[in-house]
Amino acid sequence: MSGPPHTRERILDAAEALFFHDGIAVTGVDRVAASAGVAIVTLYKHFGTKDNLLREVLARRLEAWTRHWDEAVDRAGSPEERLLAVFDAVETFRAATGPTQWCCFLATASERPAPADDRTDPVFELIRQDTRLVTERLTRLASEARCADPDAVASMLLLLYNGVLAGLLRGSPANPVARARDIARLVITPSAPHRRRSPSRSHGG
Amino acid sequence: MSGPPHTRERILDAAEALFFHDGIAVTGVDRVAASAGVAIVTLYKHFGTKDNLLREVLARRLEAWTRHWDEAVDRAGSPEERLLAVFDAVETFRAATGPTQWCCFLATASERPAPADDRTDPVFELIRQDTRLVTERLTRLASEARCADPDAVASMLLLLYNGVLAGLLRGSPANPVARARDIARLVITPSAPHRRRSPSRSHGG
DNA sequence: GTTTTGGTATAACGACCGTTACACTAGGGG
DNA sequence: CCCCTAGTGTAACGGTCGTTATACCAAAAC
Repeated sequence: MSGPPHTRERILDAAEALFFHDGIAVTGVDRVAASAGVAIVTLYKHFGTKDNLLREVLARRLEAWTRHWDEAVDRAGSPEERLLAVFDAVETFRAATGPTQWCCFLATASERPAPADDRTDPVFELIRQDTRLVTERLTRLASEARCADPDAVASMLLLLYNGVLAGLLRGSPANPVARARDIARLVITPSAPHRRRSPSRSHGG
Repeated sequence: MSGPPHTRERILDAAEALFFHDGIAVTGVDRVAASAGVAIVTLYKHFGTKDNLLREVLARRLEAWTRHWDEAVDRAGSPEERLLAVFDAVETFRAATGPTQWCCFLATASERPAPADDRTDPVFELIRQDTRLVTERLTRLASEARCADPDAVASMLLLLYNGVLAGLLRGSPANPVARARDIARLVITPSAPHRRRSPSRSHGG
């Protein structure tokens, strides 16, 4: 415990902070190493490749987010509050971790070419894994909250979740988490105040 | 007007497509020029700098989006539909323009360092301009739709707007526009739920 | 006391990037 | 005619990037 205080973790911390505050492509490996107080060679001994470093950063981040969200759910009282806990978790997770601009996974997706190697690229697989995780958990929590249509509620909450994250990047609206909670309460009402029964407008495809 | 078929526009088209499909930093100027069928020197004669090219791409995009949104609003019938038209405009605007991953302004913000030169950087100014434009228009449309609190409605719709855009990047939920419309209808309930009169069209359509 | 482990410093490589200089061509208008 | 405009091709510049090779060092392990 006393020797090198987790060199690997320090590199991951520095990479996470720089990648998602300044941008991945614009951040050189040398800057990551310097920020971690580590030689470039050490970084390559540990991760071998910048892309692999990014991969491990995202994997660690996904696990941390999962754990953090779980704790927020456990702290909540009612099933409804457990469903809404995702929004508070976003806020506290950002406060607990570094100053990232917004969602690391969406930032990675936005910066990356979206080519044909979608299936084989492990980074894109991480992003899909994040989406899958959020969707499944929201569906489960909506089901436990006795929502009429858990899948529909989950997809609406996922849209609000996306809106909160993009709102953090845009800097607007102010306090997107509180706004999302307000809207979410309208959405998850078990007995929906149906204004009209027509499900939705026609859409292509 | 008749000689070279709008060389400048072709460069802007190519830059917009490549920047926001593959990423800005990862797209070299040579690839933009090649995609436009233009020599690199010509590109630099027109724009002088990659950053300046990005600036003009964003400026043009902002103007096109404004016009497109306006037309969608004009096509809508009721004041409520005029307020909701923003979501349909997103979909048709994407269909009309190139295959961008998602919002060009947010993609630029995500990829860029968010440093201290925030006030002087014209690119960040474009991004803020986009946010200002969307916010003000939503507020005005909410006011015209006789919403009780137009500012609150506008900020909620901005969150949904952000959610749609990020949803396009994430690829989930499916059909975020339809989802956002469903949620928006719950949000924009006017002071009284009376929809007594069918809207009068000010012009033929 | 040598080997192993984990880290460091320096330097270089090939590739690509944004940018510019130079010399050239084709067309249009005075 | 000459000049101006708009665009082309080639080639290079300085810089940065991701990555690797080489040699070195300290402490722990056997």
